Amino acid sequence: MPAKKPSTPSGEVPALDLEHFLPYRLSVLSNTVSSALAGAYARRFALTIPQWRVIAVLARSPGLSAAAVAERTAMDKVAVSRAVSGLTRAGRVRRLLAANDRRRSVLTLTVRGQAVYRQIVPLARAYERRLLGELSPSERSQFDQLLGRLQKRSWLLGPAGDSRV
Amino acid sequence: MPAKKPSTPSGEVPALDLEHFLPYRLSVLSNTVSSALAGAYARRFALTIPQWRVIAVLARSPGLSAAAVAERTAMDKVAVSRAVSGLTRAGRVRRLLAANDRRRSVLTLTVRGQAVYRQIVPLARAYERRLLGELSPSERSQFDQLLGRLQKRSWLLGPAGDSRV
DNA sequence: CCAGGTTAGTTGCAATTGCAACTATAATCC
DNA sequence: GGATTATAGTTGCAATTGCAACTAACCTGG
Repeated sequence: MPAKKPSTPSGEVPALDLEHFLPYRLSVLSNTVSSALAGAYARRFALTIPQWRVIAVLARSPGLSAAAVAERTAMDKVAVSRAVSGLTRAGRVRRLLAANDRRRSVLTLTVRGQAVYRQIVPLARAYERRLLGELSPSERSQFDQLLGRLQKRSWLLGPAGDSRV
Repeated sequence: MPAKKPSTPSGEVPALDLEHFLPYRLSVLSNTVSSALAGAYARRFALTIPQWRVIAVLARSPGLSAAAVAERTAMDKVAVSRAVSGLTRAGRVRRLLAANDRRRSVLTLTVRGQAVYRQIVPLARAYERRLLGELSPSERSQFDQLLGRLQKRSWLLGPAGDSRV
């Protein structure tokens, strides 16, 4: 009599190879890419990745609060707080208090912060371009789109194995 | 007379938005997915991600050395060493010394280690399946293939901004 | 107008990680 | 075959991170 599922006779679970496991592959690629960039930022600008993210956001949206920056960078508020204090010490970010709500800070890049941004953007773009040079234009937009959908889905899923209410 | 490049008159660099920057997007997705899984492994099995990786590799390839495990998991040897020592303490991995080279260890899962593997695999697969449920079968294989190519390329590239010899 | 609750941001502490130095074993090459 | 170099793995220390507790400011209802 046949088993219900194609598992082996001894009840073994089908093998799982890390090389084909999506979470693993994402993690490896993301680490490779991030450390390549982190190395470059650190060597040339004494900048960490969290700091670079803060700068990138403030360059586009000056005057945000720390909480708003956290939201846009997907960092937690502690990471933002520390990144900002480092950047402030380095004279790259200016922090004021909001006139109407003195808990909230108003963050902007200083001239030096802007200069760092202008220097890094071409580097960051060049790296991205070399990486994406692997793909044809249509593959790129395909990849981009799929990545976005997976991101959205991963947000909805929450913790693994929680068949959530 | 037109400028050579479409940069703004004041020499500004074209804006870079984090949301469209591939390294950032990879990092966010990878973090979301990894912490969902890490939470589940920790809660249910008191297992870290490095430990899970070691188990996954040893389940498929018993008898590897620590260095070989490091290679296959893309972890560094220190991380493997610590993961293995945790697993050994927990009675999930057995470490022997190779007869012909007493520097090298020979790692295998104990029965308990195998049991953990058999319990986790379905969980891991279920999560992956729910995540990939977002994509059609052909999109999945497309994504998989593109991911692989980007991984290979990222290895070749090395540190950003190093126009390497 | 003040008591209780909420929000913004910081700080302290514990756990994780990464790198370099170290130990022990093996291989190489005069 | 003994000194030199290389490899496997561990350990110690410093830097990073994450979480919880904390401070300060604001808001709301009675």
